[in-house]
Amino acid sequence: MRILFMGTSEFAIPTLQALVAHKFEIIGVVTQPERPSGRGKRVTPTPVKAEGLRYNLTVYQPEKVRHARFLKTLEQLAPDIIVVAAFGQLLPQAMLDIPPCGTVNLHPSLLPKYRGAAPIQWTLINGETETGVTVMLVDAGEDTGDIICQERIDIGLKDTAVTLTDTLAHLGAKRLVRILNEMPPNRPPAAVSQNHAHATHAPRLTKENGHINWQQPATEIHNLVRGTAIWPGAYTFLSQNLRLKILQCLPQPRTLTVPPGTLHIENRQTLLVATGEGTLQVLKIQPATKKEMDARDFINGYQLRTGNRFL
RNA sequence: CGCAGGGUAGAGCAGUCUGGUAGCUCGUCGGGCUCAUAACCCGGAGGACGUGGGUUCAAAUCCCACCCCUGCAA
Repeated sequence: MRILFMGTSEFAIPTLQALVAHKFEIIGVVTQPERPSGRGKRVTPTPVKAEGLRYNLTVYQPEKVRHARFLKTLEQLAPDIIVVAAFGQLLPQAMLDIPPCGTVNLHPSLLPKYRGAAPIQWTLINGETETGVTVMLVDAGEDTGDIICQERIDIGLKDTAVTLTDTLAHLGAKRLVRILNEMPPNRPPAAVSQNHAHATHAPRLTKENGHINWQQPATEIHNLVRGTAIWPGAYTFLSQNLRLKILQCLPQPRTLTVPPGTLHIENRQTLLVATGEGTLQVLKIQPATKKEMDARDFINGYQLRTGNRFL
């Protein structure tokens, strides 16, 4: 079976690796073109491109997959099936019509919930206690296609976007391999349509999504820290120009009778912040232009005292 | 050639503008106090101030080059 793989980010890697490990015939890898990025405007390969080249696979990087030129390339490649994971562009119907066995996508949520670009992040931000992966047939909509199978898992209090992405990527890779192994010949696998009435949307995060509002309950701020861990990070300000990312924290049940955002320091090493409801203990923090550090180092180096405030 | 901050003791930072004995909060080691401590008191060890060159009587500090780290932006 001739498989064309499409993916871009880290999330797609375990699936690509699994396909290689199970000796599927991968006729090519499609990933987004790399663009000048990072400090100094450097150009870095997408994770999928780097991995694809490592396996000596042919890598395609069309500017837009819907452009006629790429569709033509695709026809010549004549894949039996297209496997998609975190690719980053919507696929046009003209493209979906090409592979006889269809186009399957791995999505890190329990569809129809959390359709869109940032399902894992929003799942955490909203404080969900369970999530999962969905393997589905791609249609022209955004994550609206028929569901082939799903697998749910519990979300732990220590889970962040980083750990969940890793867990779901591996879980999904296994599922996908099983589906490919059980494929009927020359037609798409069986699937059932989504209950569109229950759909929710998880749009790409913006930088502003990471801005901490200390009026919120400690648990919600904690969820924000977990959900924005990959990007943009949950941030606040110590002064007008000192921006800080809260990297790790823990909600505490006790209540401080001071305005939200006020710091309470115990024994020069425990950093508590008053919130709208409950208290947030900050464990790891990163001041702008500095490396990640423990709360204790932050307190010592920045000479913090009870009564200082996060803005 | 995107914008910016940084590299000083094991950690986090000040000192650099205005050159003149290496500092702060911790940690660590030793001692003391206490029923007790992540508490408190006393004392000690621990630094080629990122690297190389230059200016100077004198450089962490001023000048030049390079290496490394990070935030923003994408």
